[in-house]
Amino acid sequence: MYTIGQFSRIGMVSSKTLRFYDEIGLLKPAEVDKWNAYRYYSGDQVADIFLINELRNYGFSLEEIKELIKSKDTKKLQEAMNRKLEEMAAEMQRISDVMSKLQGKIAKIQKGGSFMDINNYNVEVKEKRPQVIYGVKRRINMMDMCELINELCAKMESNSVKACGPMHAVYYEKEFNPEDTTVELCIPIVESTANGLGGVRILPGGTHACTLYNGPYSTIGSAYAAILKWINENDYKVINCSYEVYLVTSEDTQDENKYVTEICFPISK
Amino acid sequence: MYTIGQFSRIGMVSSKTLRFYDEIGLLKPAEVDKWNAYRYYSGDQVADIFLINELRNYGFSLEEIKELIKSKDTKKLQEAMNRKLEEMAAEMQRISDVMSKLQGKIAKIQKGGSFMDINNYNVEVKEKRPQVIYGVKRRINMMDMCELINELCAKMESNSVKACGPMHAVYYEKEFNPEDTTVELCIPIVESTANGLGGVRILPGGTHACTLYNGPYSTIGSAYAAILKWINENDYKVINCSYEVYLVTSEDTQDENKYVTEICFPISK
DNA sequence: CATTATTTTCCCCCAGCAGGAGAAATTCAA
DNA sequence: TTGAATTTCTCCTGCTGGGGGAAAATAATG
Repeated sequence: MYTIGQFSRIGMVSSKTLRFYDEIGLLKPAEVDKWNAYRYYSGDQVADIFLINELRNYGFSLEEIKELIKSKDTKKLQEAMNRKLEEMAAEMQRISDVMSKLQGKIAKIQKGGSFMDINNYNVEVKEKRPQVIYGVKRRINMMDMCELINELCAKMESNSVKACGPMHAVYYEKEFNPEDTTVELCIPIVESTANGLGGVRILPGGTHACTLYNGPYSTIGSAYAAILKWINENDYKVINCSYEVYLVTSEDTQDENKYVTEICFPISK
Repeated sequence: MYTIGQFSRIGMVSSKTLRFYDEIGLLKPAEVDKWNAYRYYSGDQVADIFLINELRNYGFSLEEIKELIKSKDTKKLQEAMNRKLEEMAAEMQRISDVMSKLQGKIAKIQKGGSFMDINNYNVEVKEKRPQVIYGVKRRINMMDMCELINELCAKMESNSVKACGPMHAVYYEKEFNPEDTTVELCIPIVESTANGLGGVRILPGGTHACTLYNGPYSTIGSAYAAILKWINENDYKVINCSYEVYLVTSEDTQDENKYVTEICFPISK
């Protein structure tokens, strides 16, 4: 039996941390004195605290560790470790992406560009005609957009639907949250192939405020800012969901900076 | 002037977040109605929120963004961006290190090893003789140990001190915290070169519980666990700071797994 | 005038602890 | 046995970047 102080020295963690682990049920002392509430840890628990430390070093959360310890299953442990490896690889990828974007920005600034330029978008009023579209509507994380694209393509293939225009994405959420938003990915189709198919509807026509955006999707926000500002300043109102039309995409170019996207807001005075 | 809802759609952030930014002083609305406390944002502030979003995408914390926006200094911004790049590179390195450790562990387990084995250390009682040591004592982050080593080497060189044994590290803290611990890095020296030198003292001799640990420093904790368990079970008491003796180090091998370290605890019954 | 939409404040929640207050208990030495 | 020092206890706040939800006030719309 060790007191909390002794055990904290053995386990190389602070006694604060041990109390916390007790509180969250990760590592309860083997015995708690009824009179003074002192915590006492058994010799067996040394292995536990070291397992906890090691898993923490590998990046597991306390919650995950709790599960792993509870199940005491070597196979699950191995699975979890492999999963953690994948997570870390993904994280590396993410950081690397951010780094390259940041590097791009630094280069751009050094070539004399200013940091932000939201005011040179050209907003146009367009009368759009209604379109028959075929699509899938989901609540997703924007990171998973690729999967949605693949899904739509697969469905088109299997139902032999023929596209007659570029892909659109309709955003249903007013407060846009990239990690959980309702989006309808769709494509204009030739009416003749639409017979009795699910997922077909009409994208309403009417007056739209539209602007073109050129660049990677990660910074498309500035175009939204510009167009919404314009709508506000010109006393229009948004009367329906906005959508994006993907004019130049990864299908057409390797360079994200060459992507072209049209943003459309259905409006009225 | 935009209401919080309009501005949140323009800025692609929730109104919650805008209230939060107001609260922490990152982005205060241009105007707050005196009667109903409604927040109103000006057109200029669209650029601000987009700058905030972009910097957040680049991994800056809100605190950092606050500083950058306050100073409005392009040079500082560029410096900060370069610094952030370095930070991200360091983070990538860290993750990569953890990944390789985890991979090593997975391989080890698959070769049939169990996950933890703290019980096969051989703890010995040794009578050690007092040693004259020359060292530097600091409160440091364990990550910066290399710098301390270099410092000691430099001092030895400039004072022409001659070592007569392997390096030691004495740990003064009871509650070991790898990010802030008081450590004395030292080396046994020949008495004759110690005349009038600072940083020289005697490392007391006496009874010690010692064990050898083989492997990288990151998992040395298990050896401490074993030795402390042994001390406890054999009714000894720790009577002074413990220290590590670096028998096989990076000077001798490229493979961390071949490092050998002796851990010594001064004890008495 | 009634209904709906928007905004306000207020409070609790997440991880993973750190730091400190104040009190009670234990241990050590004289 | 007494006093002092140490250990431990519980309870509270704080960090980051907000999310979730409730109740109440206000605005906009028909």
